[in-house]
Amino acid sequence: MFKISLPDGSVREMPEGSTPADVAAAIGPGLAKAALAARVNGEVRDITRPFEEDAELALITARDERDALELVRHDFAHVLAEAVQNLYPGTQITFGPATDDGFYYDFAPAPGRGPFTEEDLPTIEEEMRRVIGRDEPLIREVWQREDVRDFFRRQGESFKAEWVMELPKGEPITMYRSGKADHNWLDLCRGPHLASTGKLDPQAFKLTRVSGAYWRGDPANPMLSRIYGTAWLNKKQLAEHLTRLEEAAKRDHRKIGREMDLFHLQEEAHGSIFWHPKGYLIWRELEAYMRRRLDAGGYQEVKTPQLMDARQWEKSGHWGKYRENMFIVPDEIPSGEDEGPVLSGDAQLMALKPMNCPAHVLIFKQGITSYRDLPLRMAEFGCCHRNEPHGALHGLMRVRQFTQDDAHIFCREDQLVEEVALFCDLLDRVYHDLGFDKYAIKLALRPDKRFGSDEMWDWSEQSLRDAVAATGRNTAEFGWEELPGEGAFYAPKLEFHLTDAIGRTWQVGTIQTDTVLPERLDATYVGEDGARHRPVMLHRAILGSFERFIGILIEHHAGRFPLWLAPVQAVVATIVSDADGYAEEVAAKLRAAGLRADTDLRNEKINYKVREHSLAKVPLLLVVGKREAEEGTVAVRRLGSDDRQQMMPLDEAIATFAAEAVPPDLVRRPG
RNA sequence: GCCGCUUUAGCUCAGCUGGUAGAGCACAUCAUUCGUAAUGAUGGGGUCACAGGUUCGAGUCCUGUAAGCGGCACCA
Repeated sequence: MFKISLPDGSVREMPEGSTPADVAAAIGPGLAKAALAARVNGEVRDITRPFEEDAELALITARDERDALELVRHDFAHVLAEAVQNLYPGTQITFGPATDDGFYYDFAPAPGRGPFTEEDLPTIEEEMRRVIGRDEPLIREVWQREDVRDFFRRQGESFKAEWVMELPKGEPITMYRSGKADHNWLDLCRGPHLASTGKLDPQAFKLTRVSGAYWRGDPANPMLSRIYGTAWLNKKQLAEHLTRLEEAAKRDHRKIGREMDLFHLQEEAHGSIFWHPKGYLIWRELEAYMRRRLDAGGYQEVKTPQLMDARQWEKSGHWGKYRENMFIVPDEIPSGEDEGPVLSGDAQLMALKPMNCPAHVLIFKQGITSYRDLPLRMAEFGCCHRNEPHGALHGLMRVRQFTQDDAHIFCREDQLVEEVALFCDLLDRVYHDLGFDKYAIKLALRPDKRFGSDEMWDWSEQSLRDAVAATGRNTAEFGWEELPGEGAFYAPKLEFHLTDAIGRTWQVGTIQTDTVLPERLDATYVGEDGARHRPVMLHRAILGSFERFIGILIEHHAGRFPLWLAPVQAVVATIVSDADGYAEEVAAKLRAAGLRADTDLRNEKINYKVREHSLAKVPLLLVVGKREAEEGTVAVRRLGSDDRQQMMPLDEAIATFAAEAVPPDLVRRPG
């Protein structure tokens, strides 16, 4: 007999060979039906896996949503694999994990069949529902490694056969058998799984897309065909999720950018942005704001060359590692003859800067720097070019020309922790000003391929840890965690991840402790002792790039910018043409008060104008008709406000809006 | 760069098995002066991404190129 302790403190005696399912049945039929899996001594296990000793047991039901979703999604992946092999014999199975909203499974299509396409998905969904409908038991079996390999070899499953031989020693190798006597399907899987496929809700999943994916994530390996699905505990959750996806699609920055006439992209300059007047107004407001914050933070702004001799990039170490992503420009005047050679072949090579750091070091090296000058904070809104892999480009989020809010802080080792902590505070201020309440901080640690000694890395990583601790932000509230292997090749980095209005996260800010580049480019300062010393260089950005950050702002606000950032802050719309003169006067006064205001005097109904400016996401709509013109008032309609309108005397309206439109760093707080 | 899909008017899209291009919105003109999310009429607008090929005939079929989209990989 085993003693099984339950969460309520009670203990049940169960005979050997009994399972958590038996315990559930003993407690009651309702629980037996609801139980999906079991937590045995803290480990999630199959509900039908027998106890091996006395144990603490907690039964997992749909109420334990996190565990239940993970289990269910993993099962859906399993069902997907079985369905695909039923439909398309000869397809090899590989991997199929749960994801944040569902699951995927990677297949190697049968020879001659080619990858799966979206058109295959309905058929596969149907077959999955049949597998679920058959309510096939999922049975865990422990196998010998070689037996698994031989089994899969016989099936022609080379990927699984390869994989099983590399599983860590010491863990039991488990196979899951699904189906009944007449139909058997086996998969190598650590589990756990639900007791049977019938535990899944056949209406709670949807196959969403197909894609290619490299076997084990390595481009040197074959490309597999991946099928993605989203999966939930029930139909209602699935419907809610699909609605969330639609909402996210509505705030897509590319769509809103077109609708609000902010920017466009076109083939002739793919990966670079054409900013339209309204989009560039947002940029200018954001840049002006950042410049004020940096000025107040003791930064000095500089501007450095777009083109530099390739040899400079060799010295910095970027040429060797990133040349294929740099735009190379020959320093040569091409032949004026139409037939003449464009390049002589021995032209001096130059490169468009992919980053600003080496140029900042070159400024630092001009003259002699004393320890008294440190820390020296050098900022640049630096326009950089990187020839990104074409498949990576994405709207404003990943582009080939971008402007970083870059800065480099040259400091002494003993100043480093304080400088990093100051940066964290500045960044915190900026994110809150820009409407983000929540962000996470991660520490990316040394990668396998790197410059510099282990001692240097130990020290750099520890300084960043200490600095975050000094600001008290190394907590769960800030999602603090360390990411092994994620650092840059020359430095560990702190990453700052924003959470937007619909819960997505975006890595934007960063700060990196670099001792390699000052060494390579021989930057020095004169210390108190009169000797030359090596400064530490902090690379840091708060927004990352203006392009991407504005993309994030668009999606975060769904185009409804806070007043100070809105490209058009107010439109004065007339009801009758008799009010035209008054409308012009109102607009002129708004502009005189520093607001970006347009008039709409068109011969259209007010309904039409209200609709149009609402869709254009103009924050303030000032409606004027005969009445307002006579009384010197405006009828104010605020975007997204429930109150239809508010009558205000003109002077009061202007004073109110002018105060509301002040950027957050310029707001005068009372007292 | 890799896998799949897509590319028709400024935008969103329709165009069946090949027979020579359509809608709504937008734009222009006219009428309408109408108090809070679309007033009506008329009109202009397309080398069907680009380059080849098959065919009596190609938006439609085939090949290549480019860009876009969804992923993978990459992201100093």
